[in-house]
Amino acid sequence: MATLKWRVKGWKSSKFVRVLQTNAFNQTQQIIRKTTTSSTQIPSQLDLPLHFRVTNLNEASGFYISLIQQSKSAEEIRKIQTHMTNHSFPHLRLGNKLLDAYLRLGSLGYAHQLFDELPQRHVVAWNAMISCYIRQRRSAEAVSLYKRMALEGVCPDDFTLSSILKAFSDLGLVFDGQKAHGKAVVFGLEISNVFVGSALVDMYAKLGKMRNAHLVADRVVEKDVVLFTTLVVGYVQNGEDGKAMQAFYQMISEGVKGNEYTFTSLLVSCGNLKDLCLGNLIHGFIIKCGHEFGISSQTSLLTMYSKCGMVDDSLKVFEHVLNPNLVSWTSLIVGLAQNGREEVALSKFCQMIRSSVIPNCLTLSGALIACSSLAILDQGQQIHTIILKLGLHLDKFIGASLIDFYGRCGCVELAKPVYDSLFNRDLVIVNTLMYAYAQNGFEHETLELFQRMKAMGLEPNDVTLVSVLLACGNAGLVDEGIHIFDTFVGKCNIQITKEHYACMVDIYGRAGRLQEAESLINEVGNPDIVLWRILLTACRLHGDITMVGRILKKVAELSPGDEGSLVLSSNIYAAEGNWSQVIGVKSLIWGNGLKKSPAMSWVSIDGEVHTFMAGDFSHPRFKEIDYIIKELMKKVKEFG
DNA sequence: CCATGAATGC
Repeated sequence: MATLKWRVKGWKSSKFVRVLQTNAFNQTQQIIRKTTTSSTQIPSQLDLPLHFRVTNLNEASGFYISLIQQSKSAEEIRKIQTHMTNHSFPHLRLGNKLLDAYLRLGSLGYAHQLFDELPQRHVVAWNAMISCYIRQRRSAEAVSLYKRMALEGVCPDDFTLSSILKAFSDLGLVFDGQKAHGKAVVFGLEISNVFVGSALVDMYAKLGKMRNAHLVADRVVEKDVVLFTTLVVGYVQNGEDGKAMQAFYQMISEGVKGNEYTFTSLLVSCGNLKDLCLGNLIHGFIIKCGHEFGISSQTSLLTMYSKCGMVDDSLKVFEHVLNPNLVSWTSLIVGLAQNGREEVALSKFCQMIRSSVIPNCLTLSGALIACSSLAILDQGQQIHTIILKLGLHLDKFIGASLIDFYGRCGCVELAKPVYDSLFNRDLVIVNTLMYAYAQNGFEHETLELFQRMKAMGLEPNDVTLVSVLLACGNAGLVDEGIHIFDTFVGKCNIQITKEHYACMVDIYGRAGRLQEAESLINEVGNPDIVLWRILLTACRLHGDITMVGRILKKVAELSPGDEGSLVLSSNIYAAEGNWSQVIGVKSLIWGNGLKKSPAMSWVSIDGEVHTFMAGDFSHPRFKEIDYIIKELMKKVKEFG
């Protein structure tokens, strides 16, 4: 026995109702007296005729519908369904309603059972099933239903099309999408129905066909916010931020007002373009339209400000967020970590934990980035513990962040187990470990991993190349480095950056092949100043002063009075005893009013930070430290 | 009776 609470609007206990009972073959009327209404004991086989006197089909349908709508569980719906079936109640509309109720309560099993039992599956029933699968991102099942529907001779309508298109873009089924588009055109829905129009725009955008998306959008007769926003989002996600702004402009010039969705997408563009001016403009629009206290607007605003390098403005926006959620905390923490405000990022991370917001993969990788930059092992390990507790250690972003973090802290032995624990080692994961090896002087391991990449079915990219060249430089493998570099330069999918040139200059330079290093820099269009500094370092290493003057001239063209190069040059001249040149360079330094900014290093021991500066002897244990350093230097010299 | 768009990362 189960209790089903009924509270049906407008029904009184004394009222008599007629339910017209029909089945597929004959229609008979039964007059049933209704005895109770407000709360009724229902046998497991719900037996409505005991309680009802039915006179009118519409009223009975309405009663069933009310029952269905008020049901809180699939079991209740099931009883109503059983009752309807027992009394051969007409199914067409109510069947759809039942189906919809099952789907909303997440009971796909019952829904499917009912769907298969329906004597005639109306297009609405198909739509309800398809849209449910779409909502659950089960695109393949949605598509197979759509195809089955065609086989059963049911024609898709505007609802069907507006749902199913998402599945096509999700699965990359361009051809099916185009066929559906064809149907939309034939039915005239492409231009007359904004739902279909928006869905088409969305599909083409997700398939990367922005030209088609924009063409469809232009054809829709009554354009609304959603249509335009879909278009804007499409441009943003395809990296065409300028076009996104143009679409927005088209939108406001057609008199359509933006909403929070529109502004959040536009702000992503401003961030990508690093266009603070545009960002401020959108900020103005947001205030004007009254969305400034919407949490998504605020989050997007603070992200935009961090991407434009204005972290203080991000912090200001964050202060106005009433109840920061996971996303707003995460955006703030990541923004701070990426803008050199690692300490603040970590303190915000702690605040977030204290306000009992549970971090996710993004938050944790942001916090790890902060720990990486600061190279603080213990705090990062605490975060590692949180990651393990939350069971997020297999996430590839987290994995990469952890490997990178341990690499930067100099603990390759801790990075390797993280790598080993990951199942899917994609290019990024392998690159991260390779870089961890390369920067810690594990040349052999770096190159071995590079060799193994091909067997893993991974195509090396520009990041891989940096690690490989770094390793070759450290291992003194000059010819090997040059060979690998040359084979990569030919490949079209690899962008050679200043980082690679820096590695190559270093490789040549360390090997004493200074001429080749110099001509390589000269080959680079618009060379970075760092390249010349690396060459200067190589000149110092080999005690070669012949090209120092030439280099200084080049540097002066690029960046007059670059203190780093000048200081390096004067050191080279000094080491070779060429004092007149030393004075020449020093006078340049003094003449430009340059001052070498003090170099500082620091180390954190038991939570206390010890800082050291050149010429600073104030540390309480300076003598011990100085002695140990001298001993270490002796040993280093012994080993060459 | 059934359908539209978003903010955070290696």
